[in-house]
Amino acid sequence: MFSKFLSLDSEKQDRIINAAIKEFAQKGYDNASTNEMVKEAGISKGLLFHYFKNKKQLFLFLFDYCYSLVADEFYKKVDLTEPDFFKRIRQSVHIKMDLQTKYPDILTFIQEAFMQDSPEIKDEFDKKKLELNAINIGIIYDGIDLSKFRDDVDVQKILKVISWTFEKMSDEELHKAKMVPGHKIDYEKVFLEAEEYFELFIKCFYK
Amino acid sequence: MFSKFLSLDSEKQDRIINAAIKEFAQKGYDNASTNEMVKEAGISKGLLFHYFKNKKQLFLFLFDYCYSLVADEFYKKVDLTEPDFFKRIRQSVHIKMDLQTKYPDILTFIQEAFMQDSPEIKDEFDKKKLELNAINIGIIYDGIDLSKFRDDVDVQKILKVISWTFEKMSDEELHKAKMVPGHKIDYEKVFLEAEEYFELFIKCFYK
Amino acid sequence: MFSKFLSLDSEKQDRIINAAIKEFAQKGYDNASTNEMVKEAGISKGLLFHYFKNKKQLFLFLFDYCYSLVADEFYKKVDLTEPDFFKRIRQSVHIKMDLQTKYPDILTFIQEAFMQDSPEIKDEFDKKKLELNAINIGIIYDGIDLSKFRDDVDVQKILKVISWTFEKMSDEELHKAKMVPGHKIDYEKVFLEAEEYFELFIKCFYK
Amino acid sequence: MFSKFLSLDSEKQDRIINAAIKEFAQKGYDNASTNEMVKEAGISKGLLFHYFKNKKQLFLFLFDYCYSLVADEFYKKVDLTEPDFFKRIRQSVHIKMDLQTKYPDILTFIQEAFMQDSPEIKDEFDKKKLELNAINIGIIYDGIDLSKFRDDVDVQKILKVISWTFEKMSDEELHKAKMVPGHKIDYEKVFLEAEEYFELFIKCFYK
DNA sequence: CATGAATGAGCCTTCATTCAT
DNA sequence: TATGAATGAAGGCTCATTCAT
Repeated sequence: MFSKFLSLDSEKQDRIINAAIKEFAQKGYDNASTNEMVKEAGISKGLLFHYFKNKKQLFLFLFDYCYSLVADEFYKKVDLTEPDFFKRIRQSVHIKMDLQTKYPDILTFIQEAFMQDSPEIKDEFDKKKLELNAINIGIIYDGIDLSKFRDDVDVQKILKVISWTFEKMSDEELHKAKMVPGHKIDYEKVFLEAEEYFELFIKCFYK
Repeated sequence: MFSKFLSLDSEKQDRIINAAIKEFAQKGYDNASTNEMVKEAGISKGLLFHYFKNKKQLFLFLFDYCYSLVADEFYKKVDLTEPDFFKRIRQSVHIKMDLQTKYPDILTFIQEAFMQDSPEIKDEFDKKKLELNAINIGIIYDGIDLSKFRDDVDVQKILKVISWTFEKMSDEELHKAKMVPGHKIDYEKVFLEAEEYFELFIKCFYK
Repeated sequence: MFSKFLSLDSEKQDRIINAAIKEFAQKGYDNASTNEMVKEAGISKGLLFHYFKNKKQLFLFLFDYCYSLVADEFYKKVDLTEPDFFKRIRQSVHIKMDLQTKYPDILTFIQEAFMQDSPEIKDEFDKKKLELNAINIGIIYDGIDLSKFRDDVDVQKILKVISWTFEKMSDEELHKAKMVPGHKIDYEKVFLEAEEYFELFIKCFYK
Repeated sequence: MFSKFLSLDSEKQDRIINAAIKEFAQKGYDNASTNEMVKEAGISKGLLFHYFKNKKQLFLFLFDYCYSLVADEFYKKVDLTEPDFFKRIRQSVHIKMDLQTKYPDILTFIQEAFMQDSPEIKDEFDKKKLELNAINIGIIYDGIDLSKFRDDVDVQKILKVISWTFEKMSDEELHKAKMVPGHKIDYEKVFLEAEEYFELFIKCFYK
C-alpha cells in the first residue's frame, strides 16, 4: 500500500511525516490542510497524493507509523518480568512521560487521533482502536502476580480501576495543559501525585 | 439574545434544535454544516441566522439548552439528602442512564461538546466547562458523610478514583455502542456491573 | 409615489430620513443596509418597504429630499442681483461651506450620491444629475455682468474655467478630509486660498 | 507575489485580466463579483484564488498592471524636452485620448479605481494614489519654462487652473459618453475645444 | 518520479424583499 | 397601518483531489 513511500530516502520520508503529523496534531483531522503539509515538507501537492492516495490513507498510515514507533519504544523499555502490578504501572507512567518529552508531536498526534471521530475516518479508525485496546490490556497485564491482591474482590476489576485512574489523571493533566496556552506539564508534580495514588491503591487493594 | 427563537412555536423549535444537535453530534463543531441543519429542519438558510446570528452562537445556545435540560432532570431526581457516597453515586449512574435512554441525541451532543476544541469556540466554551465542573463537584459531593471512609488514606483521592471509575465505565459502554451501528446499551448488564464496582469500593474504601 | 410616507407625522419622517441618510452617507448605496436603517429609525422592516417599495426608490427619494432642502437654503441665501461674477461665486463658496457645517450628513450624502454609479441606480440617477447641472449653471450665471471680462476670449469658457477651479479645489479638500480619519476641513485656510484664486482670475480675466 | 499568474500563457492572462477589469470597472470594488469574473474568463472558481489569494490582492494587482501599462505608453510618447507648458499639456491631452481609444476598459478601470473608497482597500490604495500623484506632477511639470508666464500672479496656481481645466473637460466628456449607451467620444471635436482653451490660457496667462 | 495548475462542491453569512398576521 | 418571520440567491473563499506535462 505505502511501499512507494517507504522506498523513499529516509530524509524525505521524515520531512513528510513530520510535516503531516504536526499539522494533524495541531488542527485535527478535518482542519488539517494538505496544503500546509506539502509547504512545510517542501514537496509538491501531487506527490503527497501519489504516495498516499488521499488524506484518509495518509492519516491512517501516520497513525500506524506513530503507534508502532511509540509502542516499540514502550515495549523495549518496559520490564515484563516485573510481577508487581504497581511497579509495572509505575514504569508505564514513567515511560509514557519520557516519550511525551522525546516525541511531543507524535504523542499529541496519537492523543488527538484517539479523540477524532470525523465521519470520514470513523469506521476504519474505530476498528484500529479496538484492536489496540485488546492487545494492550493483554500484554500489559501479562505476567502480573495477582496473588498479592485481596481475595475478597474481583482482581480484574481492581486492575481496571487502577488503569482508569492513571488514564484519567493523565487526561486531566493534558487537558489543563491545553487550556492554558504555553503551559507546560510539571512532570515532577505529576510523578508525586501518581505516587500518592500508588500508595492508596497498595493500602486498599493489597492483602 | 435568543428571544426570537424562544418565542417560536415549540414544534418548530424542536425541529431546529433536533436537526442542529444531530448534525453537531455527528460531525463535531467545525464539520457540522448549517446547510444540512436547515435541510433537515425544513427551514430556509436565512432563518437559522435570523435566530442565531452565527454558527458559534447556535452551538453555545444548544449547549446551554441541552445542559439545562439534562441537569434539571438530573437534580430533580437526585436525592441530595442521601449521605452515603455509594448510594449517591449509584443514583447518579441510574439517572444518567435513564437520561441516556430518554434523550440519546442530547447526551451524545453534550458528550461530543465536551470533547470539542475547535479554536472558534474554545475560549467561550472552556469557561463554560470549568464552571460546570466546579458546580457539579460541589453539588454532587455536598452533604456526603465522609466518616465512613478509611482514615489511613486521603478521602478526596478515593472520591476521585470512584468518580473516574464510573465515568470510564460509562465512556467504554458509550464507545462500544457507537462502534456497532444499531447496538443498544444493555442497561441491565451495566447496572449489574456497576453494582459489582460498588461492592468492591465498599469493601476496599470503607472502614 | 411617496404620499404615504409624506403624510406621516414629521417626527417619524425625520427619524427614518435621518437614519437612511446616515447609512447611505457612511457606506454608499450598495453597502448601506436597510436593516441598519430600520434599527436606527426604530421601525419595522416591512414598514420601510411599505413606504418606499424598494431600496432604489428610497435612495432616489432621499436624494430629491436632500437636494431640495439644500438647494432651497442655497437660493434663499444667494444674492442673484449681485452682477459681479467673482462676488457671486465667492458667495456660493461661503454658503456651501455654511451648509456643510449645518447639515454634514446631508451634504456627505449628496456628495456620495454624485459619486455613486451602482448599476442598480445608474440610469435613473444619471438623468437627475444631468438635469441638476443644467439648472444650476443656468441659474448661477443668471444676471451676471459679463461686460467686465476681457473681450478677446470666449466668456463662456472663462466662466467654465472658474467654476471648474472651485469645484476641483473643493474636491481636493474633501478628498484630503476623507483620507485622514478625523481630519476636519480648515475653512479659514480654504477661504484664504479661494481668495487667492479670485485675485488671480480678476487679474487675468477682467479687462 | 503574482508570479504564478504572470507565468501563465498570455492568452489566459488576458482573458482573466479583461474579465476582472470589466467587472470592477462596471460595478466598483464591493459589487464586482468574482463569480462573474471567472464565468467571463472561463476559468474555475478556485483558480482565481490560486493566483490572487483574495479579491483585494486581485484589485491591487490589476491597478498596478493597468497603471503601468498606461503610464509606460504615456511616458514613451510624451516629449519631456518640450519646455512650453501649453505644448506639453496639449501633448498629454492627445496621448490620453489615444489611450482612451486603444484601451477603453483599462482607462475606465483606472478612472473608477481612483474614485473607489471601499473600506476594504482604502488604506493600501490611498497610499498608491498619493505616490502616483506626487510622481506625476513632478514629471509632467519637469523642465517647463515658467518664464513665459505673467509675473503678477502665482505661477503654481496658474498651472493648477490649467491642469484642472483639462481634467474637468475630460471628465465631462467621459461622463457624457457613459450617459448615452453606445455614444462614442468625438475626438475631433474634443481636440478643437481643447485648442480653444489653449488659446484662452495663452492670451490670459502668458506675458 | 515529480510538479502545481485546475477543478467545483462546499463552507458560513448577508441581504433586499415578501407576506401572513 | 405595522410587524418581523421567512426566503433563497449571491457573496468571497477553501479544500482535497486530479491530471497533463
